[in-house]
Amino acid sequence: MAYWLFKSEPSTWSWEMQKKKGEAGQEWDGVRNYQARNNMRAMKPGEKGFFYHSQEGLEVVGIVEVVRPAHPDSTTDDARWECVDVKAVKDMPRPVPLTEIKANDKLKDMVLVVNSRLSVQPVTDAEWAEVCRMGGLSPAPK
DNA sequence: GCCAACGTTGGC
DNA sequence: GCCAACGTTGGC
Repeated sequence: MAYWLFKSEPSTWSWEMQKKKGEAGQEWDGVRNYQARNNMRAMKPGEKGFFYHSQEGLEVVGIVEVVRPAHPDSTTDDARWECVDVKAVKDMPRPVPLTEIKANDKLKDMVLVVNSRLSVQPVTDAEWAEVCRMGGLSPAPK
């Protein structure tokens, strides 16, 4: 099972909004970047990811699960763009701020640190465990 | 609000 | 196929 990180500006799509969708989940639409799209194509239902607030907050606020594999993005007719659906699983007991991620040597190679502009990112098993630990979630959810 | 970093576009 | 110009993202 692979792990991921989804980035969203709370003014556009916040963790609160995601949680209101409940079990049904929500299409992660609007991605217009090939790398991010390719990451979504690689996702399988059941895989988990962090939900990160960019622009405001700048912290990992919760955990989501992929509930539907990649399919055409309903917000465009352009067949190049696909997305998955995700549902909220749980809050981080303690949100993990970017400043702490950057300060943690174990996380120095995280895509969030190395390529902050990529909106859908892979997360390694070790990074997943460490960020969960920092957020008060241990053992890390599988 | 600024600006660096990055991705995309389009002329050649 | 290269690369300059441009637009967008996101941390500060």
